[in-house]
Parts: sequence; structure tokens; C-alpha cells
Amino acid sequence: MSGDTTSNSDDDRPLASSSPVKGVNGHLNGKNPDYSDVEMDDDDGDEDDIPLSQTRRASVLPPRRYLKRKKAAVSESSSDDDTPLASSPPKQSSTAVRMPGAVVATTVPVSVAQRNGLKKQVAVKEGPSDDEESIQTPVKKKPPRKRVKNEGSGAGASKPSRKRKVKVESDVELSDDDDDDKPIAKASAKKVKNEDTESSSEDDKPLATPSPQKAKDGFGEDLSKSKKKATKKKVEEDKANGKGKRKAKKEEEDEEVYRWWDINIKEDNTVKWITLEHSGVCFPPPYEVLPSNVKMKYDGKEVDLPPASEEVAGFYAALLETDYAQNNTFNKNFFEDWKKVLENHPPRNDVQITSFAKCDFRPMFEHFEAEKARKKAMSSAEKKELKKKKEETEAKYTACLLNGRKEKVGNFRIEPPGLFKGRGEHPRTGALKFRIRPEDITLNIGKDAPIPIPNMPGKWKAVQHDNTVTWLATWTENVNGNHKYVFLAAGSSLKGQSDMIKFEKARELKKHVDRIRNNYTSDLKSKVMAERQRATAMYFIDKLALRAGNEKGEDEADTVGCCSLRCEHVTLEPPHFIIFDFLGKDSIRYYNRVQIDPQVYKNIKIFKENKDDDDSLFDRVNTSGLNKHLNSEMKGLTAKVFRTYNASITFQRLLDEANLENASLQEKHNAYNKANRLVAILCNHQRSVPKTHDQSMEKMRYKLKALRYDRMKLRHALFGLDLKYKKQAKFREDDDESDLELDWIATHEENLKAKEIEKAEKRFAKDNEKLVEDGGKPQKDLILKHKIENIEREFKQLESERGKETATLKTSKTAEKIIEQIEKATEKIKTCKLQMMDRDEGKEVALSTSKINYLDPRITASWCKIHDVPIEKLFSKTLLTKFPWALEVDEDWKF
DNA sequence: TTTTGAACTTAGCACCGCTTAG
DNA sequence: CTAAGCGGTGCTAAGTTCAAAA
Repeated sequence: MSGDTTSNSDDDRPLASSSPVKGVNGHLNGKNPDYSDVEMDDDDGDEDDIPLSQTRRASVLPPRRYLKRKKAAVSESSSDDDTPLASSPPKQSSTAVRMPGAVVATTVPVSVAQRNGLKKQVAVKEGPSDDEESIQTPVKKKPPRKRVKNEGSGAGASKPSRKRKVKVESDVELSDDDDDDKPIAKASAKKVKNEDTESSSEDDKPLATPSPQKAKDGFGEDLSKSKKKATKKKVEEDKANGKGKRKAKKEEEDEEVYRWWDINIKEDNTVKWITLEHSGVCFPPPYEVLPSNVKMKYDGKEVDLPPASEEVAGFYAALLETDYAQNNTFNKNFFEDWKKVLENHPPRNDVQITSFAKCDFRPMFEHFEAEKARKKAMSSAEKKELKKKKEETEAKYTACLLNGRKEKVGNFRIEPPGLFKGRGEHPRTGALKFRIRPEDITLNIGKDAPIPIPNMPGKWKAVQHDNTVTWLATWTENVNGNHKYVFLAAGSSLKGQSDMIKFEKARELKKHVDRIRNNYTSDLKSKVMAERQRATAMYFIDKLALRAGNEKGEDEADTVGCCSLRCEHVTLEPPHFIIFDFLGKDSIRYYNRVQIDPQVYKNIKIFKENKDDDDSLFDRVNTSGLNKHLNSEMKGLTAKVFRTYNASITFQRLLDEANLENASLQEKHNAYNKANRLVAILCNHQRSVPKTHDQSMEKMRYKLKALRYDRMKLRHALFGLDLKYKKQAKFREDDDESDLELDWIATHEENLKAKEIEKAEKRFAKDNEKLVEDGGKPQKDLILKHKIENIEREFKQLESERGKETATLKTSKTAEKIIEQIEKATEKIKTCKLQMMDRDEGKEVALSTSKINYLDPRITASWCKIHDVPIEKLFSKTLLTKFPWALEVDEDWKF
């Protein structure tokens, strides 16, 4: 651990971010210390023009950002003195960094008009290539982008999305034709049944399943072909050496496995399916009114709510004991929306509800709790029965028919109504999420497929047949106007294919990454502001795996990513450190202090000059421009590919680096998890510390101490046998024991005694039971008493030995035996310590996110083969079904 | 252009059922 | 056998990306 800063600034690997530690704070601050230094190594004196363009200050900011930031507990650290750069612009910048051409600009707040004038100067000044960009004005008007998506209810029925040009059949055929001589056809809908070998399936391109495959399978090009061969070979091998058997068996269970990965996947798969049949979506059951004795109170009086408003009240009541109920925004939004419902469905007993504070939802809450308890208390048979019923009603929704093959559907259950649970400081959190009806839902389904009947009264909003998209149903959620979709499950071929394409794209980046890095490294010194900023942003995206960072609207939580970073989110610390502190996706805090390239350091300093805290750091960069540029570096490259690439390549490297010669299974597993964890830290995948964490740490600490105690006793006993051992270093008291205070020992021995006694009593009782059962009579109580007395005596003895270096063991042993035990104890202590550290370090790191989304599963699969680890140890069942395409790689496969 | 829309991936958390320690 | 603790899953929010609309 530790590695706070960046021990490894090796150029080509992501900086290990210091774990998401909180505190740290080693900000040296002080006023711009060594500027000279920074300047120094700058061979190109091109600074001057940069700041210039920089000077315009934003100004247009909606004040809210500012306020908001202030609140956001995040940036406490970076108070005034740490940020010498940002705060008082003119003062420093003008003096410290002198830039001839720019003086005017920097010292004087520049108006638009001036800017234009300046621009000219600037351009001239630094060499020929100055371009428009460097001058351009309105830096940062933050687009008051307000997405007023709203009530999706509008009429605008569904025109078959106007997405990418919808390629249609003709197109399909086309691609078919040209790119394959032969194999495609055969490859197409090959259903591999258990024993079905290649040879046989070779020719029976089953027309049964609509020949569709052709359309989309068929990858492209070189790569695909060789790859396919490889896979095939592999399969044969497996069969040969017996693994085949296992596989065959598995497949038997699944009936047919569609091995789409044996077929070439086209990168351009605009057409997603040829035929599609499904049963639509499953609506939640209607609201059931509460028993008449359960009523909320208003101002102490019971309120008789009609179902509609009772339901909403219930949504809130259920959350009474959660943090949501402590959140003012949440309460406000809920109450406002609830009042709207109340207007149309007022209490039947004429209570006027106007004050949130007077509402008492407790009775409802308690009723829910009771219900929960009741459910929990049901016999397991009843539970099973219930579960079975549910499964039956849902059965038809769980799968669909895609190109004639059965595929699992993902989220076929329509989200029940409730209160919107926005994360972080979401302005809309707590708002009422309406019940979705068929009228809200657009279905997407094959032309010839029967149109499903909704399981609640109503008619679909629309039914379309767009085979260029993968969703089965969609609706617009009322709170934020976001679109929701029903997609296939993660294990489906469609998802699998795009997953595989994703990782292949990331692997492709390997071939270009050196070049791209060279390019942006030299762009770090570009005279064009926009390029310089872009290069700097790319540096962060690459080295730190930051997200792209789109602009966000006013009615969303204030979170940022790379492009949307504001000055307040980064603090420079001489000589070459930067501290990031901002809220990212899901309002998860990203805190990282890292050493950065001196040029980047210098750039950031420049970018921050003359800006306010709430001004955009990269005012000339946005995600679409960035991605456009990335795409020009490599086809299909976007910011997120870097995350995938860096996560996977790092993972591969870490695994390769681990020395696992004759390691135990457990050790291998640990090594794997460690690599996984480092990646998770890189990607800042956090989780909230488990509620029981402190407690379980405490337990482990105690256990550790107890182990130390045991070893101490053993040592003492050894000395009792022969003092010569006392001289040997390995039996000397080590630090481990130094914290065994007498107090603690006393308590511990007390505990041990209590346990012993309890055990004795239990055994006594049990023995008696047995005796009675066998027709005998129970032992006398006296026996137990004796036993207990014995124990007491034992512990008296221990007590007398406290603080002394003597010990009597219960059973006398030889020195060898004791030594052996000591060694064992030492080992145990070590393991326990490791376990503790592991647990503690991992308490806020979520491993699963990277496993599911960022780590190429083939890395794991091949690693398992190399190290003979059953993959089930590392991949859960869902992961295994998600990655069937990855499990067959051979062991020399590398990301 | 810039903004909005659409579609798809990525994310953390609550809850549940299965182990596992006791 | 029971309670606790844990990983796995379902849920749905919150991102990214690309392309059409304004």
C-alpha cells in the first residue's frame, strides 16, 4: 500500500492512484514557490500567447454552481491558501509569469472587445502558426443547457427512430455477398449441440433459423479469420484431451448453445436482428390499499386517504428510517408531488394537508415493517410456493426469440412507481415516479411476430419494427425525461458480441497507443490553446483513466469528468503534484494526489490563471471535440476506450508480474484479487464501507491479539523447559506482543474461562441427555461442579503467571512440539494480519464493477488455465454466462 | 454550429440466499 | 442448528457516444 504518490511514473502505465484515501493533505501551499523552476525547463517560450487567450474570464456562470460547490463538502482541502493560482488572478499571474505580449491582458480584466484586439496581438506574436483558436473568445459560457425533457406523455408517437441511417435488407444482403467466399453461410446459424462437431454442422446451414445470421455475422477481415481458425483448433484439442467431455456434458444441459463467437463478428453491425419475437414487458401488480386500521396522521389526526394518495404516502413512509428521509430536497420534492396528487385525491375526512412537518407516516411505516416480518416468518414451503407462482407468471417474459433462437431478456419487469432516488445532490430526488401503463410503452418487435397483450388494461403507445436497435420496449420516465429500455440480458448474443467488440477495440488501441501518446505529449506544448488543453485532457484520460465528462444540466447532480473539470477541482502542489478532488459519476468522490509531467503541471497552472474556482478548467475542450480527435487517431477510438484499455492492460501486466511459482490456490486467488483491486482503484470504483466493517475489524483485531497471546504462552512454556531458547532471536518477544497489556490479558483470560465453562456445561447437559435416552440416569451435578472447579484452578494458575515469563501448558510437550506450534502460530498471525489488511484496504473498493465491465474476461480465462485455477473461483455464475465467448481462449492468449 | 434525442454501457446499493463460524 | 457475514443479483440511476434537429 502506501504508494501514495506515484512511485511508478513509468511512462507508459497509468499512474496508480493513491487509494481513495481521504485526508492526505500534504499541500505545501504557500505562495507560488518556484515559478522559475517551472518555467525553466520550458524550452519553448511560447507561454506568452497562451495565457492570453486565456484571459477572458467567464462571467456567465449561473451562480448556482458557485454556491453549490461551496456546499459540497468535497473541497475543503483546497481552501484559499492552497490555491494560490486560482484565487486572485491579476496579482500573481502578471508578475510571476511574465509574458510580454500578454501583460495587458492579464492584468486587466478583459472585455470581449478587448479580447478581440488582443487576439490579434497574440497571434502575431508567437510564430506563424497561430490560429484562430488561440484567441477565440467566449471561453466558457457555460451552456445554460437545460434539458427540459418532460412529460414524455406527448403524442409524438414513435417514428421509427431517426438514428443512423437504417440500413435495410438490401444492405444486408450486400455485405453478405462480398465478404465471403463461403464460410459465412456455414458459419451462420450453426447450432452446436453437444456432440455436434464441426464437420457435421459444416454444411447444414439450417435455414430453419432464418438465414439471418448471414447478415450480421461475418466479421471482417483478417483478424476474424485467423481467429476463427484458432478457436476451432482449440475446440478440437479440447475434445481430444478429454476436456471435451466436460464441455459436452455442460452443453447437454443447455440444450443448444449458440456459439456466435465461432463466427466472425462484424464490427459494423447496424442490423441487429432479422426476426424478433417476445412477450412484451411485465407490469407490476396494481396498488393494494392498506388495511383500514393503518392510517397516517396529520397534526395528530388520522387521515383517510383514497388509494391514489395513500400509495404515494406509502412510498415515503417506507423510507422513513433511511437517509432519504433526512434529505431536505428529497422531502421537499416528495411533498410537492404528493400535494399534487392530493389535489385530485384529497383525504376523505377533510383533512387539509399543507405542512410536511405535521405529517406522521409512522403508522404506515410500522405496518410495512410488520408485513416484512410476516413474510420473513413464513415457512420455507410457503415461500417456495410464492416464488414458484411468481416465476410462472413471469416465465413468458424471461426469454425472447431472436432470429429464431431463444435469448434471455434482461429487465422485463417494468419499474414500479415510487420516489425517484437520485444520487448525490440531485435536484429532483424524491420526486414521484409515476406508474407506467401500456400507453407509455413503445414496443419493438419483428414484423411478423404476434403483438403481445399487456398484462394490465390498456394499449401500447406504439409498436415498431426497427431491426437496427436492440431494445424490446422503451418508455420515457417522468421525473427527468430519461429514456428507459428493455434490453436482452447480459448473457445474450447481442450483448456478448458488443462486449467482445468493445474489448477488441481496446486491444486495437495497443497498436496505436504509442503514437497517440507521442502526439499528445508534443501537443502539450502546442501554441494553440485548444490543442494544448485537449492534449492535457488526454493525458489525464490516459494516465488516470478519468471519464470523458460531458456537460450536465442544471437539473442534475453537479458531477464532473475530465472535460468538465472546474478549476476548483484541481490543486497544484510544487514541484509536480496535482491533487484532484471532485465528485464523479454517481457523486462518488475522486480524490487523488499524483505526480504529473512537468509540462502538464505547467499547463494546468496556465489554464487556471485568471479563472474563478467555478470556471471550466478546459474551457476549449468538450467531449465531442475530444472524441472526434481521438477518432482521427484511431478509428472508433473514444475516451472510454482508454479506460477499458488501461484497466485490461494493467490487469494483464499485474497478473503477469505476480510470482506464483508453487503458490497455493489461496495465494493465487489473493494475487488475482490484488490485481483486480489495483484496477478498481485506478478506475475509482468505490463502495460504501459495509455497515459491519468496523465491527468485523474489531473482531479480527481481537482474534489477532488472541493469537499473539497463544504464542506468548507457548514461548514462555518453552523457556520453562530450557532457558537456552530464550537467547534465540526467534523466540524473543517481538513487537507483536508488546501490545498485550496485563489488562487485556486479564480480560482475555476471563473470556476464555467463561467459554470453557460454558462448553463444559453444554457437554455435561448433552451427555446427560444421551444417558437418559439410553435408559441410564444422569450424572450428578457434582461432576459438573468439579469440572468447573478444575477450570477455575487452571485459570488461577494462568493468573499467577501473568506478567511473568513462565507458563504451564495443559498438556506437557516436548520442546520440538512446542517449537512447531510456535511456528504454526507465527504463520497464523501472519495470515490473520494479511487478512485484516486486505479487508481494511478493500473496504471501500468495489471489485465487481471492473470485473464486469473493464477487464477482458479472456485475461482471466487464460490465467486460470496457466495457473490451474478453476475459473468458477473467480467468476460467479452470472459472469460465466455473460462471458461464454471468452472461456475457450488458450493459455497463451494475452490482452 | 449547438442542442437535443436516442441507444447503449457503466455504476453503486439494497436485499436475499447461501456459507460458515460458532 | 443458528446467527452472522458475505458474495451474488436485481434494480435503476447515471454515464458515454453518435447522430439528427434546430
